[in-house]
Amino acid sequence: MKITAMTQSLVLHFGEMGSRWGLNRTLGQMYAVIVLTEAPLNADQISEALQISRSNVSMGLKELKSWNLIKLHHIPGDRKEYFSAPNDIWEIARTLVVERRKRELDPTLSTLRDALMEQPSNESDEYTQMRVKQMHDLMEMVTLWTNEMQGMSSEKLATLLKMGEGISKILDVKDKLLLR
Amino acid sequence: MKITAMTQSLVLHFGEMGSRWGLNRTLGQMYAVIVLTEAPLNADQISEALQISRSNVSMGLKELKSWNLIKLHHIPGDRKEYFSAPNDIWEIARTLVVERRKRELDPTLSTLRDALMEQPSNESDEYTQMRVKQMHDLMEMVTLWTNEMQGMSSEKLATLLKMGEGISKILDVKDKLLLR
DNA sequence: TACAATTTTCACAAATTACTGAAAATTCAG
DNA sequence: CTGAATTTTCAGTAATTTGTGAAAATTGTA
Repeated sequence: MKITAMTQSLVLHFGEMGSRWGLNRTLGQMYAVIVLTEAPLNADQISEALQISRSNVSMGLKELKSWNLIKLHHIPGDRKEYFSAPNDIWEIARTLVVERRKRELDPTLSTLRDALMEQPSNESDEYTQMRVKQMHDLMEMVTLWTNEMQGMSSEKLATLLKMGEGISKILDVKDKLLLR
Repeated sequence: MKITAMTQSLVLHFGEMGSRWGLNRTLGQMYAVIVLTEAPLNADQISEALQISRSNVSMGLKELKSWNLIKLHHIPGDRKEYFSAPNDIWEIARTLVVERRKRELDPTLSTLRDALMEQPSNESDEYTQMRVKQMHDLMEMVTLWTNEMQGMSSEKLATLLKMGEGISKILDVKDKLLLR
């Protein structure tokens, strides 16, 4: 499959960003071409579009599956598997947030909890535990939020995010509001 | 400088997580030991605590500086430079959010804007631009939020984050509220 | 069930990234 | 201004990560 110049340049950019996003170059490129193309693509098309080996595509797809980022399609009379991204960009964003949290926060949260269970053996450890507690509490709050986010509809999420500076004002009158 | 067993295990964990956080192992370890130790540390102490070369510490400190994650101290009568992390964990979080945004979102936002300026040459490009627009708008909203976050005090941020599921309820009555 | 189409795995190679020691540059007390 | 202390740079090497082709495994149809 050949891709347009516009898609090509976007794919290259997402490849460069891929590594900053906890993926890698190829994964970034693969997801870009899948997201930016209307029709679902099969592995050979991706391989050709990005000029990477078929086996690399297979490994990439495996990883994208583990991120829950792609949907699987079958075309009648064709044995190949076809892949697409969700149409709703908010769904993609929600998935990214929760999957990153799983990989970036959850393991640390567990380690921090373990450290809090230990008996501090001296005052240095006491300071350390105080810091650990701060980090733990913060990360737990972030986890709560990402969970909250999972349950929100795309519309609601968009509304919330659009509020921007409004959120600050809302907070100022929160107490009054919650008395209702 | 020797570190306690508790700090040691936390340092190792943060080293492993470092790469997932867009840093690398050494940077994760370095920041962990700085955050978890009460007194500011000099480069030699970090080098000894983590068993890494002095030059590696120098490069790591340079990068932590570029992330605005460390504060510089001088001790009277000592020519060495000493480094510490902010006492306020929320300040660290705010900094991490804005610096990650700079690295992970800003360049993409600019690329997406460029793609939107181009004239679509066929209907495939039209679909692509539609997707680009969705991504662009979402990322712009996230940027707005991170900016908002920068201006918020730690107390306010903590209040907001603690709301958890409350945020959803607030949204339901937002319109009434904003009429004030 | 048999077999061709398709996907996945994996050992090795290629590419990238991180680390070190030595040398250069900078800093600052006297 | 000098020189010792300290920090930074950088070329080379080590370690890690990523990509490939060939072979194995799986799938689905006839």
